[in-house]
Amino acid sequence: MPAIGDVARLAGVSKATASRALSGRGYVAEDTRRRVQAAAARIGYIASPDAASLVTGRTKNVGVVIPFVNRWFFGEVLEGIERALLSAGYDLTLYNLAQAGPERDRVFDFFLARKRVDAVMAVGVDLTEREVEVITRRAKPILALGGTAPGAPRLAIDDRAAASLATEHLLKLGHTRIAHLAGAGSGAAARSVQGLRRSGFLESMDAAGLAPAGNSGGVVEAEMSLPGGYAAALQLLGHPGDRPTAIFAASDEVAFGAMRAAERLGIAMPSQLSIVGIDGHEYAELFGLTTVEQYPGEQGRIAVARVMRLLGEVSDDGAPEHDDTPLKTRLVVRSSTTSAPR
Amino acid sequence: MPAIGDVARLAGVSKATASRALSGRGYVAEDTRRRVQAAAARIGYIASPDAASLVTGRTKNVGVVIPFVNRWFFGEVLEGIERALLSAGYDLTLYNLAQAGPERDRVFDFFLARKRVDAVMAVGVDLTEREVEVITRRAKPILALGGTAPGAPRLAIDDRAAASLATEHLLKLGHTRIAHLAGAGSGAAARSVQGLRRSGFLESMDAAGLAPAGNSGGVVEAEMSLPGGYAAALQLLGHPGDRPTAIFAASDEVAFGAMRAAERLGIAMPSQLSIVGIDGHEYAELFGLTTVEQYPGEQGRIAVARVMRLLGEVSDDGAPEHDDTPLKTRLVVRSSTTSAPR
DNA sequence: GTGCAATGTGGAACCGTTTCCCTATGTCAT
DNA sequence: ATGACATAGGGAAACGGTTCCACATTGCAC
Repeated sequence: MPAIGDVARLAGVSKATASRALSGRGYVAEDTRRRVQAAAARIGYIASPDAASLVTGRTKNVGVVIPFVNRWFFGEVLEGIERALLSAGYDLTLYNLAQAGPERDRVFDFFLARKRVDAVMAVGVDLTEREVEVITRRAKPILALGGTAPGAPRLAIDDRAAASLATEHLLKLGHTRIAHLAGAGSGAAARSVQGLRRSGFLESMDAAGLAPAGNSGGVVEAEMSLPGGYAAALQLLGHPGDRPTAIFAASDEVAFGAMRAAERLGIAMPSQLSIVGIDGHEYAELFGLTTVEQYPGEQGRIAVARVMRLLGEVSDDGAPEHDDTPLKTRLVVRSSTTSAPR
Repeated sequence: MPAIGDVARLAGVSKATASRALSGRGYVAEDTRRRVQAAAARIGYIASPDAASLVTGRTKNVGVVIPFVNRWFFGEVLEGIERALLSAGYDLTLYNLAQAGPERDRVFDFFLARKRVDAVMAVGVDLTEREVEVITRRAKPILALGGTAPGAPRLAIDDRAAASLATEHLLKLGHTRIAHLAGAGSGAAARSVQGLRRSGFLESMDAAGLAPAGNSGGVVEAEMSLPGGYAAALQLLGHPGDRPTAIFAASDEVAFGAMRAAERLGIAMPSQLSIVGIDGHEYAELFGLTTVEQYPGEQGRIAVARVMRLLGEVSDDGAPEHDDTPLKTRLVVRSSTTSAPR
């Protein structure tokens, strides 16, 4: 494998000059630069990033911690991040970690804290204070996209507002018997995404002077997946007596599961049951699902841009350092919701 | 940041001994080893992988090239690979690359060929000879999981056999008017996954003395996704006249799309239309889809084990160097298929 | 007692870059 | 003429590990 010394010799310059010529830093005569570049190309020289990292301390690599890759939202975010990172010349090291615990501690202590990454992005993860601290103590930026992150910059939609938007859509249609399929799991904590969506729902109901309706008190916890929504909806809709006329599902995948359950139970949609979700899932249009769209791919790109700023990769002339504007959402009405039956 | 020299000084030994004590290579008195480890722990020493890579030439990192992360199969594989790699102490660098082209060339030349990864895994990618050569020339293992890879070790199910299995299931049920929703895209080449499934179908039909049935010659190309299957199925089932009684879909997601299309067209399932897919998708059970299961998560783990062998990480005592046994598949019959209507 | 292998440790070279510091030249304002 | 400054390039010292080689000690077979 040719090293920079070989290039230098071939071009008749010193290693120092060769390095400057190839990296574009410092003064090099245009003529010399061309000679060096030609030499490098001729012998197929490829710089060793390890050697460079060793001295510069920067790796051109960011670590992404994500609990799932196979849920639509997370997959989209990941794709968005990957693309943006790649075009910024960065590599992406993936850590697929679900629950906090010894496994995650190991990753933070032995992988992320090592000098392999310049920054950490946590997607939909509820970070502990210790985790944030492990990274920041190493003077590395850490950015959360969704989830929670005590003491770290965070990018997210306004989950509470999104839930209210969905709920108020149902209220405007005249529904009074509305249930919520809430996200279960570690994220059941109040400040988590699932918790915020739940409180948005409850607030809007409260403001309308209504209580959640249906079996199990009108709020049933569902794993944030299609089968999770299916199971929860079966439970919610099981008793024909006090059946709600509308459901606000914590995610589109949960909503799809609920639609499937309604179909199985022979409940006509949307005439007997309206359903609204959150996400803007790829399949929402095909299944006619009314939803509060968010744009995970774009969120990934925005998050990367923010990290690049934190890394000083872009001149942040005048860009507000602390931009806490929530990410974009939009209600899209389709055929899964209609006026309340009378 | 403490370096190994600091540890050595604190433990009263040389850098050489400290290195040996921490890595476990070479002779170190048990007593000394403990002293060094205690010193390292005390000052929170973390070894720099870059420095180590520089001299050893190994990075403990493998690159994974994958065209999608948001299709079920690929997401599962990725999760399986990630888990296995992590527990082998390796990092995973993700390259989400769809079509061959300049973008992919750039990644192979400027990222993968660089010394950042010890090996490359290509999942469901049709690699060019040049791409394989770029990696192998650097004396790095490259392993394909699915897709095609001229001159590289490859792990895959027997796609042709899986397609035959699905088709023969329909034939045994007495269907004679059978159509195929074939995978479209770059993978339409004969040796690709989609191509192999198509020929498996055609062979079985041929062996039964039947021709594909339905609109558009009984074989319609579909993008390998739910909306893709939906669109293709609408086209296939559009003309009530020569409608097939059964469909073999190239993947479960395509099958789901077809089911949705049938529903939209008011075609009763399975009485008027049977559908079988390939994959063993997470949702198959819920939707009652008959399918030829494969096990992508496990495939990922197997692929990692293979790569570890190629990297000499495990003693491959007696293990067959060239194991070309296809990966496991299994037909699972559910409610989406039934006897042909008469 | 000698020879040899196994064990234990340190010094120093090395991996492949970047960057600091120093020197040299040309240009331009004073 | 004299600085000041921008441009250009070289030598050498990092960066933080691993490993080669040399040397010392010990145990054991002969």
